[in-house]
Amino acid sequence: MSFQAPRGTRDFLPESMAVRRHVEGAWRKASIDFGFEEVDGPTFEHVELYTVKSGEGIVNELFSFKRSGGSDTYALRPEFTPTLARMLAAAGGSLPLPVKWFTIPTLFRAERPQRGRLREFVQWNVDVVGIDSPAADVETMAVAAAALDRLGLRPKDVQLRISHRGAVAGLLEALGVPAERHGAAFELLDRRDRLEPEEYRRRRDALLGGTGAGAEAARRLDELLRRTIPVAELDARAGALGLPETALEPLRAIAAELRAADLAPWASFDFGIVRGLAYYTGVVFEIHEATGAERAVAGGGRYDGLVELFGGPRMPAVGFGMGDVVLGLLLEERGLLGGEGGRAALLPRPDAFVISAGSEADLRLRAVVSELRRAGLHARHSYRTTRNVGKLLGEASRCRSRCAVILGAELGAGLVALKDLGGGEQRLVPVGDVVAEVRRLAQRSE
RNA sequence: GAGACCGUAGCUCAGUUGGCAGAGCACCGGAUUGUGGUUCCGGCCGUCGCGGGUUCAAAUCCCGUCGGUCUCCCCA
Repeated sequence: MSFQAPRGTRDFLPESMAVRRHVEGAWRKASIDFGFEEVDGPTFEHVELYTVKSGEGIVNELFSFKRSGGSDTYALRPEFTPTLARMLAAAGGSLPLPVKWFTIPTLFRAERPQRGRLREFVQWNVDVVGIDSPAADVETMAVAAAALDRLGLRPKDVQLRISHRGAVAGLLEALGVPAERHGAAFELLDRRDRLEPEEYRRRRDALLGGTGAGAEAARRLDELLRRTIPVAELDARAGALGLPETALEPLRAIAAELRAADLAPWASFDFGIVRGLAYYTGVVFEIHEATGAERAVAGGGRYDGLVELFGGPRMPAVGFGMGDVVLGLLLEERGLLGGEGGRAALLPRPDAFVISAGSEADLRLRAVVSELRRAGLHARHSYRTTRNVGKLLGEASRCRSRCAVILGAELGAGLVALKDLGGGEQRLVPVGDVVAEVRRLAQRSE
């Protein structure tokens, strides 16, 4: 009998677990620095929580189940937003606004795994609830950028691509597309890169057909979709691109906030960013590898109607999700996971590795290790039987211990050898000073 | 849900027209019974993913299945 892990899941051995904690640490640190508080909810919910927002079709993408003998159907959470909306709706008006929450849940989706997509993954969610302003929109983008920056990614590596439902609607109006065709237009914007050029042109012309200025409108639409607009160039290029004031106004407000947050180099406007506009109501954004090579690293936007949909008061809200899978691929590819030491460099480093060099020293080894641990230091020792100090020092340096404490013949005089494994210097210290000396060495090599 | 490629030691992989399952790395021991990443010597390491079929003989060919990778679909 042999067992394999279920399709699309991962085992986290120490090195991959260290990578995961490294990423989660950057997420958590950025969240807290920006004033967000951590929350969580159940790992499974009533399946209806997901069908309310996304329709019955979503059931095929869920891991759902009934308790044996029970009648309720549950589903492992495929996203956190419905849980968040449920929590906010349940709290009603009792929470002081704005609510600034973040969470790092494990999510489950019953999809066929492929590059950048698994069936179980970790996703960082950040939301600002209760404020409808470009400042709140940009604050969520800023916290995302801060986490990526902390992980070593720069604007040359990742780019925020921003669109706005209101702005795109204004643009479509200006092109002569009536409101009832905006849904089809959004789908076309979303799929433009995946359609054959001919198919794109056919659908575009059908969309713009009967507007009189069809050819001119098509040219302007293509021009707008062809390239992204850097934040700094929005005003300069607005005229040439034929952006109407209704589209420009919300983008200008976001651009001003991006500049204020020093995020202009990270961001550009891109009307091809559509996402699930079914419930997004304002700004929408994605974070992509700079050349667009991978699937989106993060995605989010404003969803002012969602809390109301789950039975709460109407609350403006903006937020995003960032998964660990695509981000992990990107960090790996850029050599940002532990640097030259590889992933092992992300593992916790022992402060001291205690070595016994004789049978009388064996009796003291556990006491010294215990004393170091009681003092809050990371102390290890070998489980091997060899007395070969060279081999034991090898073991100490392989686990990247900051120093080695060698217990030997000098114990008779109340002394132990303390070796700095970084520089190699070694000296005798009184056994009673070991904790203080190890702590001093460890702090110096931080 | 549909398709393509892949699965051999802990890891990376080789294995020719079907003919005794291999290498490097890693690991363990020794050289060196008290000083670390080098070197040398030695050792350990297999359900060739799993099941079935063809054959005197299958890691190799065929069928099925599980898993991985990638694409379509979808992407909250």
